[in-house]
Order: sequence, then structure tokens, then C-alpha cells
Amino acid sequence: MPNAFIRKLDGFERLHPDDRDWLLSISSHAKDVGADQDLLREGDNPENVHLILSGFAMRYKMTANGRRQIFAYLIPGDFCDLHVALLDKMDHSIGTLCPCQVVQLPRRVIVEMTERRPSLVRAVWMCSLVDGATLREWLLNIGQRSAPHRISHLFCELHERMKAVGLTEDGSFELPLTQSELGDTMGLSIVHVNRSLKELRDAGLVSLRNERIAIPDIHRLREYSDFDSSYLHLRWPVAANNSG
Amino acid sequence: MPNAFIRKLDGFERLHPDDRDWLLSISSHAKDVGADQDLLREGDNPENVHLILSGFAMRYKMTANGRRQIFAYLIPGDFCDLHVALLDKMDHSIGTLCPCQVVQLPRRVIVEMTERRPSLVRAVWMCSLVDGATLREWLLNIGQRSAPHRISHLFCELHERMKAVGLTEDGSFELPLTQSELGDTMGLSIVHVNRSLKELRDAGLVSLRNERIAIPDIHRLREYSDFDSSYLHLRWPVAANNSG
DNA sequence: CGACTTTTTGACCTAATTCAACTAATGTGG
DNA sequence: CCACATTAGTTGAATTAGGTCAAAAAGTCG
Repeated sequence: MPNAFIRKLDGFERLHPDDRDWLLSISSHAKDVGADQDLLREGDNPENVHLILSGFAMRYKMTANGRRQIFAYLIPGDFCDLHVALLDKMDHSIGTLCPCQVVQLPRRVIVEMTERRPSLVRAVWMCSLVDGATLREWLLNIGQRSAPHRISHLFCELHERMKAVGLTEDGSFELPLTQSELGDTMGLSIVHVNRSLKELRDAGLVSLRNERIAIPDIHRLREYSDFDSSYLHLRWPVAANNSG
Repeated sequence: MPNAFIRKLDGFERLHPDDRDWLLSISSHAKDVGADQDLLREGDNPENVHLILSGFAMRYKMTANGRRQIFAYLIPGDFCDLHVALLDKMDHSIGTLCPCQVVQLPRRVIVEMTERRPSLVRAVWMCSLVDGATLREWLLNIGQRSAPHRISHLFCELHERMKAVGLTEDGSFELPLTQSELGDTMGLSIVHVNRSLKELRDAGLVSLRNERIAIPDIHRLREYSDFDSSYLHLRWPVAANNSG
């Protein structure tokens, strides 16, 4: 089975078998990282580019008074920091949310890729565009929607992204997030996240337990959440469920 | 005097005189666009890349129930849509906030640039990284800060960006935003924006009238706002005031 | 088992919203 | 240049979504 990374890129642009093999080879020496570890910290000058093969990680930043904002969840197949190759200093941190398998690529591997594998460059560039679009969608989500709608919108997005890399089973997938992390993502207090989750659960829309989320009726949840997946720019947004 | 665009790129990477001349030449045929006009609309397949030479524009998107979220302000020197060159469809809209001078570049001009002017490519790539970082900062701003702090943080950012393109005079610069637009930027109601502005005004931190903002003491405002400009990645973040 | 973290719930508080009215600008046609 | 229409800004009162504090219940893990 191809790994999540290959599945993801393949979702943007049909990959040549050659490129698939190359991707498989670079992702063969993954490193295990425990939960709650920083892969990169604000202020660092990153040497390597990180790629998540399994597990969940996040992009985040702290404010002066100790509050945390999570900017993105990084799921299998996601590049963490390709886009900061140019920057002298990280302007945010990246940390794991659970034990992860991470590939660390020296920057020259990326340079090599840009020179020799144009179709991959295109696919990887798309990744960064989608990251930007996702960030905009989060801003809209936090800026304009009520707590339960925000949370359910996030769940719709994660479902779509997890499905795209083959990590869903029916409407269910692994989601190792605490309510505190959800709060720091949505700009909500833990207590209010808890109450909103209860509301969603009572409405039969989603249930979240044992680090796993279950969505009985994804269409109903999407409608409830005003979710339109086009910002994810997947080629097959409504593909049949490829559970693995 | 070089235009805002040249100033901005020069702030990321010292430009070759050759590249400066080329930039001047492409930005010589600007088009006048009135206020409240869409340059690009969600769903469009953009043909041209837009560059703001003067005036203010915004990136935004509407929700199903008619609410608007503004994602970014585009000020002189900003590319609107370079990053979506790859996308089939715009996932958000771009509209003017006041009369603007806009350069429309056929996509091949950008292709040409990427092939012949590597130092410009680097500078332009930096622009898109900074756009991303700015978006993250807005997310943190909306997610974690109270209304008056949010608003003042935005003002600090705009001051820094306007200063970088030589459009400030002391602590004052043109800011043609209505309170309604500010609200749709910050996820706040018009009424609350109004009250927050009054609070800032009464505290002597900022005053906004006649489409112009005045900041008597920028250091005080920055401290109040927990503003750290490093996410803007300017080479000379505390440069002397280059008013024009 | 005991220590610790996460989830859940209740009571109370406050930041922000909504509704509504009124004032101050800005603009337009005669 | 004024009368009128329209948009933008301001303020008050009532309401509500969400936050804070606190403590109990339920998981997790050495």
C-alpha cells in the first residue's frame, strides 16, 4: 500500500510511477517521535524539512500572556515546513500531538526534487496553496461561526483530509485531540468546547471518544456545518471511501 | 521615487538595478479601478495576476448565511493572487476598498520572471510566505485577544507594512476602512468595533477619522497590542521613518 | 493503588451581540 | 447651493454566547 504522502500528492496530480518510487525511497527511513514533542520551535532556523508519515502534529504559537493558538493540524502526508525553507527563523512552532513517524529531509533533497521532478514540484506547491486556503477557512470559521458550528466544521475538514489519505473507516477516524487542544484551535475555553461537543453528540451529529471520532451521517454534518470542501482542492472530493 | 512594489521587494532582498528597471517597466501600465469593485470572485479561473500600486484592497469570502470574513488587506506593493496561479478556481474573492491603481499581468510575464530573474523569484516567494505568516497572526489575533487588543494589533501591523512601503507620515497613514469592514476582519459586530475604537481613542492610543489613522506613540501601542513584527520578516523592521 | 490528566457539570460573570434610535457625514439631482 | 437620500458613526438598553471558577467524575499510567 502506498503511504499517506503518496496518496495525498496523487490526489493533486497523477504521479509518475518513477516519482512514486522516489517518494517511497525517501520516506523509508522515518523516525519515531513521542507525543508532545516539538519538531521545530519559534525562532529556530530549520535545517531539515519534516514530513508526517503517521500520527498527528500541529502548527502553533504562544502569546505573551501564555495563551496558545493552534494554526493547523498536520496529518499523515503533510509537509510541516517546506514553505519556511527561505526563512531565517521559524515564526511559529510545530509539535506532535501523539506519537508520530516523521521523515526528516535535508534541504538539499528538496532542492534536488525541484530540479529533477517537475510534476512533484507542482504537487508539492499545491500542498502549500491548500495550506493557505485551509488557514483562510479557519479564520472564517473562528471569525464568523458559533462554537458548535466551528467545531463541527473542523471535523468535516479533518474527515475529508483523512479520507483523502485513506485513513477513515466509514465515518470514523482516529483523532487524538484533547478538548484543551480543540479549544486552543477554535479560540474557545475548554468548558465551552465540552458543552459544544455535548450538544453535537446529543444532536446525533458526532461523537468523540477514545481518541476516535464517529460521524454517523457525514452529509448531515456538512449541511449543519456549512462545509464546502472546495478550498481543499482535492481532485476527487467525493471519492468512495478508501478505508485501509 | 521607486513605487511601493519595488520598495517592498527591496525590503526582502536587495534588488539588482536591472530587476528594478524591469519592475518599473511592468508597473508602468496600471489600470484605475473604482472603490468596492471585485478584481476576482470566488469560483473564477484567474487569467491575470494582480498587483496593487495604490489604494487598499482585500481578500474575503462570504458564508452561506451572508456573513463576510476578510482575510487580508492588500496595500500598495502587494500581489493579490500570485499564489493561485496553479489553482483551477479561486476559493475566495478579492475586492477594492477604495479607488486603486492595479497592474494586471498576464501569467506568462510571471513565468518569464521565474525563468530569468531568480533574485526576484526569491523576493516574490518571500511575499507569499509573509502572507501565510500574516494569516496565522490574524488567526491568533482573533482566536486569543479581546476586541480592543485585536484591533490595535491590526493597526500595528498595518503601520509596519505601510511604513515599509514609505506610506506613513510620523505615526499617521491613510486607512480607508469603515467600521463594518473592520468588524468583518476581526469577527466583531459594528457596534463593538465602534465601542472598542472609542476605548482606544480615549486611552490616547489611536484615533481614526477621515479615512486616516493617527498613532501618537507607536511603541505604546505595540506594547498594548503584544505586537511583535517578526512575522512580517522585514529586513529593516525598525527602520527610520521614510515618509514621502 | 495513588498521582495525574482529562472530561463533565454547576453557578456565576462578562465580553460581545442584537435591536433600535439618533447624529453626523457624504453624496446627488434640481 | 440647497433639499433630500443614503451611508457611516455613535450611544443606550436588553440579551446571549462564551468565559471563569470550582469541584466532582472518569480515565490513564507508573
